Amino acid sequence: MPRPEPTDDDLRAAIRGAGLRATRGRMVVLGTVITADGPVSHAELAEALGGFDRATVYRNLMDLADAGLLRRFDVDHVWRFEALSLEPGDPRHPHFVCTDCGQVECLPVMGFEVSERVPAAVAARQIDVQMRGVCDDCR
Amino acid sequence: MPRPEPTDDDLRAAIRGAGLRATRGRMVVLGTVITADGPVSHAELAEALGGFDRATVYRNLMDLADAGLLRRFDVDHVWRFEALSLEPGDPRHPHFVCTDCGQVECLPVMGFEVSERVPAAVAARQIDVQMRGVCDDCR
DNA sequence: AGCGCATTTGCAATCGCTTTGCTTTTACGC
DNA sequence: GCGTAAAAGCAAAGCGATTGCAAATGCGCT
Repeated sequence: MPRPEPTDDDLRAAIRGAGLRATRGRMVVLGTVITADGPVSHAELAEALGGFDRATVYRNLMDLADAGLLRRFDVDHVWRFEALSLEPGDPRHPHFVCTDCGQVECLPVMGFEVSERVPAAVAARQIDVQMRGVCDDCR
Repeated sequence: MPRPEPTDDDLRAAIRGAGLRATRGRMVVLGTVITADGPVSHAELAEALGGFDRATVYRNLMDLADAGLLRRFDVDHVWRFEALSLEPGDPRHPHFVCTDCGQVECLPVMGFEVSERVPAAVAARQIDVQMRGVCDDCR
């Protein structure tokens, strides 16, 4: 899931390609999310990027997510963000949430059998899947 | 999902069976959630139960959820609660949460394939699975 | 390269849901 | 009925999310 460090030109192109201004803050936010170990929260990112104001980090996360460069999802009342894969037909992978420590990690995409008694979104796999349990560190 | 009005004895037995004191507040909270049309939030419940302090409603919801009588869901940063079914069956079936209206529905247990790169809890199926998307009513 | 303007940032603050501290009240075992 | 631990009420605090406004800045155009 961690990816190679994108170049400044990569970041600038992606951001401007999404119709946004390629500001320093946005490039740093996007680059940090891309290279992160897993989904990052606003607070984690604001702390890691000491040189930017929290409100700026928040706005940049939201702008990038609205523009389609980041995926935003909700885990226990906290927004988390991760970079969208550049691969075509990016499948939404599940996430595992530790009920003890709150750690969130990405899981590989899993196939699952669908019966006919499920909502259409589930049948079409247009869903985000969260699995909750106790992680290996807390067991 | 809405259920017949439980009797006071039903409520008292359920609460005490879960190891809690069967206070008036808890019986009213549990009874209201059981008969609700769908998952209810703390704020909705506190408003509906005018005679109880908001903090008390909160604590009772949490106590009942911790005791296993209610299930708690996170929908758009708001906790929602619903009564657990008293029917025997696999308690660990997945749930589908609508990201628009917050409606939660039970899904049939699905088999899924597990690769070797997952936490032990996932491999052992000791997880709760939650799927999020737009329900059929909101599509 | 400079200008102008719309957009972004930093600072400060607010918002809404959640949670807690402390004293008084109460459920319930004996 | 008594005693005690748990629960309730009141007041307050906490936390993540979000916003207002003035200053700074990206970028198209000349």
